[in-house]
Amino acid sequence: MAKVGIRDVAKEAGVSIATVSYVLNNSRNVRPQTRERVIEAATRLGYHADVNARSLQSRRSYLLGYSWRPLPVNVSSPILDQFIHCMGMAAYQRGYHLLAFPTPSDKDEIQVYQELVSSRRVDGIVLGATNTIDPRITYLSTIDIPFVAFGQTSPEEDFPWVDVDGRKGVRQAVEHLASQGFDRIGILAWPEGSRSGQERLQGYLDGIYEMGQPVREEWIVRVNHNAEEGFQGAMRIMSLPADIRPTALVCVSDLIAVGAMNALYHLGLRPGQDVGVVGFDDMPLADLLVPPLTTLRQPIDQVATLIVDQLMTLIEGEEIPAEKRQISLEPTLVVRASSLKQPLQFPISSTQKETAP
Amino acid sequence: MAKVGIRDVAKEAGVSIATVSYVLNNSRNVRPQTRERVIEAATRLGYHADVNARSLQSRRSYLLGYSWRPLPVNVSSPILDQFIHCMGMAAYQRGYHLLAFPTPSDKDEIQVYQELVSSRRVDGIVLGATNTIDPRITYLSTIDIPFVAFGQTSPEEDFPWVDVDGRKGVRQAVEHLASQGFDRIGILAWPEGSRSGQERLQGYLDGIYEMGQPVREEWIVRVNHNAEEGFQGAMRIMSLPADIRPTALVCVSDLIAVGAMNALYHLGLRPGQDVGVVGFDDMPLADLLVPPLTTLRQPIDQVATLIVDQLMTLIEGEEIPAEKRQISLEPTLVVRASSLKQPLQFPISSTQKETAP
DNA sequence: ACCGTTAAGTTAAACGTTTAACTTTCTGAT
DNA sequence: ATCAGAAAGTTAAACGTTTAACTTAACGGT
Repeated sequence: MAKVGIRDVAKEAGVSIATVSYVLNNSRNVRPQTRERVIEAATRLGYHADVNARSLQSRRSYLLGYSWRPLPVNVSSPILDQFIHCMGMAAYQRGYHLLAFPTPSDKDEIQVYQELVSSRRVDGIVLGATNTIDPRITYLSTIDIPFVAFGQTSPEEDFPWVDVDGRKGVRQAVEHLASQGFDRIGILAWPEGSRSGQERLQGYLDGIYEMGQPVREEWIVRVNHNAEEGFQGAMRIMSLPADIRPTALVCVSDLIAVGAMNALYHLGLRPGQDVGVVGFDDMPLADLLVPPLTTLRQPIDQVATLIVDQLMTLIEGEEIPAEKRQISLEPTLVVRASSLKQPLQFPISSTQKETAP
Repeated sequence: MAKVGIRDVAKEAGVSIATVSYVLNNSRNVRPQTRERVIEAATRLGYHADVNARSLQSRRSYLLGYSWRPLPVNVSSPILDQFIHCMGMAAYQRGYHLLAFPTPSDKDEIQVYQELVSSRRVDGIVLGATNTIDPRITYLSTIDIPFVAFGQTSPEEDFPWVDVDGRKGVRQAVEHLASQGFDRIGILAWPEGSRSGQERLQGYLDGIYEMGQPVREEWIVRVNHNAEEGFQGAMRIMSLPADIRPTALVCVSDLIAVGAMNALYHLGLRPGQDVGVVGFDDMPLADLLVPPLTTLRQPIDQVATLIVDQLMTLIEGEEIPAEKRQISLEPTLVVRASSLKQPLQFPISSTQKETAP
């Protein structure tokens, strides 16, 4: 069975191909009766316009490109699949699809983007977790291609993004720990130079300030984004003399929190009961750790929808309204046992509850 | 700057557009000197053929479709991102890209596939984790579109797939547990009706048989693919009278293993030291659990490469050689503390070692 | 020197749509 | 009844490639 084209539909409905096109895109008035006939013919034949022909004509690929940096081994990207899924959905609702391409090695990174744009493969690009100065952004800004980033970089660079407000989130975490009676709160932060790391740290400082405490340098330890360093960082911070040793740890990522909890066990301390722990990301499994991890959940689906919205606006050739161009969303604190002094509840018993205010 | 097209290159090089095309696709002999000139012009102008025009002409989209079923909440798809990444790479090396589309609700699932094919959006389709009879397979078989599945269904259905041999894997796990001195091994299996579940169970039976033991019905508990049920299943199995209670548990997935380990803690038993536990998947974080989880790792990158290979063959209009049409790969046993009787080593200390024979 | 054959280039016709520009038909105000 | 103007439909020209078919140049064997 040969592929059914617009001509077949036209013949079937007894009209010209232009009319078929007008009906199907409803881009012009057509007599209701004719329209009816065309639609009927199209559905009967199971016609769908060849997207390649349409792309050629309209100079649009109806494709959104999304690339993410390959995950270092053992560093799961807790939200990647969720994010792709949401973006795919959002795109689909607008007649678009998602082109997922792995970021190649830094060397030919730009080249791949160039090719993607210059061959008209994609109409717009979503930039995954950017949080540091990024050559891609500089490049994409110079050429004329719509793009939106998940995450901002430095304040000087001006481009459309959607981000999650780590500062507010961490501040919330600190407040929560304080309200649970943890009075000495330390933080495992990222190394300097990371935008979102700096933000989250700032949230910690906000929280401490609000508690009316002075900031203690010894309670701030910087580690990279993996569990191993979380372990070591926690070991370091918890080896302070007993009288100034923190009673709770805020971690800038769940992965770090996992390492930290391991360190606590190693020192004979029980996360939750003895030392409060909060993470960031709400990765899958966060609720299955022992104890289940209190953490900040990012509103991924919202992020995805907003990004696609912005992108569509740009693709239509319009400007994004100023108030929508750079959006900061708040994460949600998901309270689990790791930040409560109550004795350890086993996580998987069906009676367990979670609260996300 | 207007987009540079093949005409621009032709003019720049002083030849006709046909020659440019011939050079760039090297589909016909061209005098070396001319070819040189064309290539030089093309790179200088930064020319990349408009993929939409090319698609229209060649009736190929150079796109591979991949859809996966949306993840139930809290069920991470441990390998999804890895898989997408590997597939994207493999596709790219062959001049292809990956179209990631979320599987819609069952209702209009088929319809979406229809549209995808009928609008020539994709040249081929990769079917994600199929392990039960799947309407998509039936549909895709009837229409004429290349597709390859990751995972087989029932033996009657004949289509190209790549799978991971769960039977061999689980058997290996049983042997390993036995070699560590665990002599009473139970299994948390999936409900009946799942192809891969049945396979993994068979691997368990193989292992028990090899140990020279009879199979005990009480040691086989069926649960769904989540931690909660893993917890309950383990509670059930471990509540057997002390003299016939298993000393080790094989779990058909890491998620179930996580639940099981929680149950063991709940019962005052230490995973590893008291009761051996093995999972399946090597999800991210498997090595960060307490204790780190022994598990079976799927060779995702190989799977991806093979699938793309098969797909490309089909797209070229050729037959897949019989011996490559249905490929079963072996998983690798990754031994960590959860299956060793040694006292618990804390996982994150930098001295820790993993063995993957 | 001639001619057949091959190599190297060119021309022009697709590919399947969208849409501007044109023609025909209908409508209703005078 | 007439006619302007709108509505409905059609024709044909793009969109930017690939590639079959054709032209011209080059080559070598007799």
